[in-house]
Amino acid sequence: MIKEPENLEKKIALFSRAALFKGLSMDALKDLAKLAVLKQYVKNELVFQSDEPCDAFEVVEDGLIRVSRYSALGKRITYLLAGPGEPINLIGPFTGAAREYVAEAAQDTIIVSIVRKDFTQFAFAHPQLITNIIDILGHAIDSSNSRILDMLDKKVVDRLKRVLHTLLKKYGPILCFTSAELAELVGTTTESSLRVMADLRHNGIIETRRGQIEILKPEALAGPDSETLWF
Amino acid sequence: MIKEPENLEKKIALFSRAALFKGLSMDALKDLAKLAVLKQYVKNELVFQSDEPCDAFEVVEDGLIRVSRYSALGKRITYLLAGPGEPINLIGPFTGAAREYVAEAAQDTIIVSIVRKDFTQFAFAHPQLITNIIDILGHAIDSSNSRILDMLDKKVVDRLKRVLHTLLKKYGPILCFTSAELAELVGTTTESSLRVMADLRHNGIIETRRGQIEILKPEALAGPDSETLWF
DNA sequence: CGGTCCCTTGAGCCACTTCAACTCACGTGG
DNA sequence: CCACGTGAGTTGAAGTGGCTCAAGGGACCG
Repeated sequence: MIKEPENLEKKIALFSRAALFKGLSMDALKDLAKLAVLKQYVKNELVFQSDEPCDAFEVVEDGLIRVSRYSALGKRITYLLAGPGEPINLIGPFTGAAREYVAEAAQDTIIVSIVRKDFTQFAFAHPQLITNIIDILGHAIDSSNSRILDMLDKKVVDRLKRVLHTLLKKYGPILCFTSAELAELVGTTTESSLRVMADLRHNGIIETRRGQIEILKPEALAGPDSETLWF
Repeated sequence: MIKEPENLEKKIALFSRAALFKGLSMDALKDLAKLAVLKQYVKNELVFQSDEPCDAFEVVEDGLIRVSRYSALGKRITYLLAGPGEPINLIGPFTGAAREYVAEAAQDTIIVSIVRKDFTQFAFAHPQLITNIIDILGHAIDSSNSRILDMLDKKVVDRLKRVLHTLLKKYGPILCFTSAELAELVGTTTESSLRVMADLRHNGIIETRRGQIEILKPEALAGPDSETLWF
């Protein structure tokens, strides 16, 4: 990780576009931006590690960060994919405690970082931000609970369709993910996800290239309950 | 549901014991208690319903509330069991939005209720409370994500042991739950949980009576990673 | 004394995981 | 430039955990 040259305007622009900061005044965002530092990560670089205490709040400026967790047997699930404007650690800054998650760059990525105490102090002074944070945490909880329900009574095909549908909404019809990465979002094995992908391809719903998926028939992905997940 | 006669002392006592309010001054708790109302629910009565907007913050005073969610196929998972001092809706008061959860009384229960706006106003004035709330939401997220991981690479036996272990820590060795209720915590069918319970019984780890489970060998429940869930 | 809820057990099935083997694409370093 | 290694994709075959369906017994309640 290396530090980027400072650029206040860039940070303010980012904050004003981010859903997390919706409802805050420009003045407030400017104050916050002054506290922020830019950091650069290359693909696959670790942003933070499991069991590492939290000392900064981080928002993606550009790129993509994957936040995931490992099981005892070494399996991994991804529970958050944060793109520009999205925070990768909302809990840590408040508790300061270490957590079980690993964050790594899915692409070359630039991150905006604010020292923990600075961020919480700012947050406590802006109730709207607190509300936004709690709202986002609510979505995270709902999404995880949805995934549990899905694992109870949906087949892998349907779960994968739901994941693709969610990714489509967020990133458009061309997705740069490997089947292994998808499997971690679906909660299955690489082989299974590969097999299902082959089915979808034969049905003309998607096309695949190495490390890339193109969705041809978005309408075939939305199930009866077209609720999307939240990554 | 009927309203209970008011009792300020009772409410203050409850708040001062609750983990949620840890770190707040007695004066603050007294102010908050003045805003609170007691409500009584009989077993199986609904406290709130799915898709119902949130207009009050609620803490269990006495009894037990089960918060759960239904799948499209009518299956149910329980994701929270709230006993005395525990809140049943931390998100709703801040967003006001309707959510997908159902809360019902697992026993006859008394609840302390505070009008939404009163509660959020109080919360914004007390950073420590905000921190506590976010901390609890973090545990909820971690717990849900643990359950997802467990469903990937643990057998029903192990998941059920973990659930029993968690319940043991929270409620002691005598648990008043049916196997169907257990199944909803484990994420499996009633039949499977019943079968596993039979195994544990044959191994002398538990004893069962109608609607009641007694844990005889707690040490047999803690797996290699004795991490408990969070209900 | 009928109804309802809880418990129990059996048998069958099937979606997934697991293990394994092989191809293809890509980049790197000799 | 070729050789090699690694990571992605592909496919087959085998095994199985636990879900489903089914059927019955026992406890508690009105």
